[in-house]
Amino acid sequence: MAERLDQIEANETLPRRVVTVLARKIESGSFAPGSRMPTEQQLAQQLGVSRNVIREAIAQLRADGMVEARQGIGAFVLPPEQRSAIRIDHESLKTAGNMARLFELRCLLETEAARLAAKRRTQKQLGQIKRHLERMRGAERWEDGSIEADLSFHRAIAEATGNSYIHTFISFVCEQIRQTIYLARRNHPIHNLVEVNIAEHVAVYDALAASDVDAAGVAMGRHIIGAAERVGVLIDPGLSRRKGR
Amino acid sequence: MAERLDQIEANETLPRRVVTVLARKIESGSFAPGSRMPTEQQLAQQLGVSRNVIREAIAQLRADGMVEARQGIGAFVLPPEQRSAIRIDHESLKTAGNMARLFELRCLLETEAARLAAKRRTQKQLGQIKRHLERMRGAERWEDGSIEADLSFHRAIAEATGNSYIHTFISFVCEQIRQTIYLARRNHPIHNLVEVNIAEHVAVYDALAASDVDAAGVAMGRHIIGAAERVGVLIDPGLSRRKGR
DNA sequence: GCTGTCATATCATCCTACAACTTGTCAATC
DNA sequence: GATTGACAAGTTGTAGGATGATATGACAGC
Repeated sequence: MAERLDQIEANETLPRRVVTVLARKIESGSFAPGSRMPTEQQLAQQLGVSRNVIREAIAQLRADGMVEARQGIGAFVLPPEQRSAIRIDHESLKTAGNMARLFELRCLLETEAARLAAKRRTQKQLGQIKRHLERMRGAERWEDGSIEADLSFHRAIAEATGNSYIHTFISFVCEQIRQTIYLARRNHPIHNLVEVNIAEHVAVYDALAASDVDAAGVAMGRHIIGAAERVGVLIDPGLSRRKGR
Repeated sequence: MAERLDQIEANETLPRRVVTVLARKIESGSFAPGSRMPTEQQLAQQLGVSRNVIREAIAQLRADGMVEARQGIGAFVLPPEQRSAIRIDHESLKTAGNMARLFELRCLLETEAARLAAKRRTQKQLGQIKRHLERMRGAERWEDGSIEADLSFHRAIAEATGNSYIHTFISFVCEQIRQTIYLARRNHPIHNLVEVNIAEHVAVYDALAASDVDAAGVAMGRHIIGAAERVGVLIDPGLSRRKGR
């Protein structure tokens, strides 16, 4: 089997790179909340780019609630509590500690989502979940198709909660984890490092089919903890203490 | 007491308004995932603004993983699963159904966070939580200071989980709820519509002080359900079924 | 059929100019 | 002395033009 070549990606745009520089200064505290940032003209000179590039970058920071621009005065750094968006920095996820914490959040969210889904799912939604499960079964190896089926399985369960915010949050967290693992492995395209454990998925599905709220939560918790371990991350086993209920 | 005048806010910038228009088309499906959007020049003409404004708007959409611009070809709409950020549309929160769903997510997150905090909090963190509680007690009325103390109370608990992602998510959700309530009420500045219930906060604090994981979860769940009811929103009481544990 | 060249379209970046807003200063008026 | 209005300077917000960089398709040559 021929080794697959890495994708060569387009260069990151200048505004994007300016955002990275400025966001780092804001997150690190160099540009403190309440303080005024250098003017657009100054930033353009200091970073050696045109003012348009700076403006595009600042527009992005504004959209995230990181800065507030006031015409005639300048741009001011806002406190982190006023963020308009949640983002996850992929660089920070390269540490095992942060990956474990994100998995912990995922476990928390998906366990509760499975409980809600067990209670609220429709027959149609259950069928959808089952289709994704069958797609996973059909795949002989951990290939992109299986990854997609796994993600779809989780998203379908989140959708069965009937709460679009839960769906959005779970979808986002799963995707950030997937992208981080993908980026970490892109130089070593050995596809069996991340295995799908069908039995765990079946246990989740069976609990949903039986509308067994507790079993669904427990099965999903086990599955997420197992998934974390399979990528080398340990999360707090205390969360599986509920099996005694 | 003189009636407080409403703040007159700065006009929304043109790029921001363009983002709103384009995001609406994307979310509604008019611009379908995979499809190519009108060119920058076309959008500039159609919306009657300069191309710079369009570029700033598209830069924001790109940052959110909503579109992908390919030089020489155009900008393409990406599927929602590939979003780089979570945002909550305040307009959609004006329906009671969506507010209830967001409160449900908040309840889910904060209940579990309280359980984790009960287990992991340090003495210093407990002291911090207590200080916010005392600030709430000191306020005679539901004023901005109390709102801030309440939010800080919740954020301090989320911080005591030792998981920055949990803290980020809870902080964000609380802030979106606060802003929505604030916007809904800005034309009726009657400040006692949202009351703080000290007893509920004390119950949460006591459970944290006692490192009682279950009591912390139950107390926090009650508090969030109570808070939702106080703004006219009912969430699923099934979540309080855990008191039997 | 494959490769190389060219034309066309469109995004990416840069530049210039002016409008709009904010702040501070100073003079005039009460 | 306090208040108001005019003006200058600084900075963001918007518009428009130009050129570079990238992608695609058509066509000719081998």
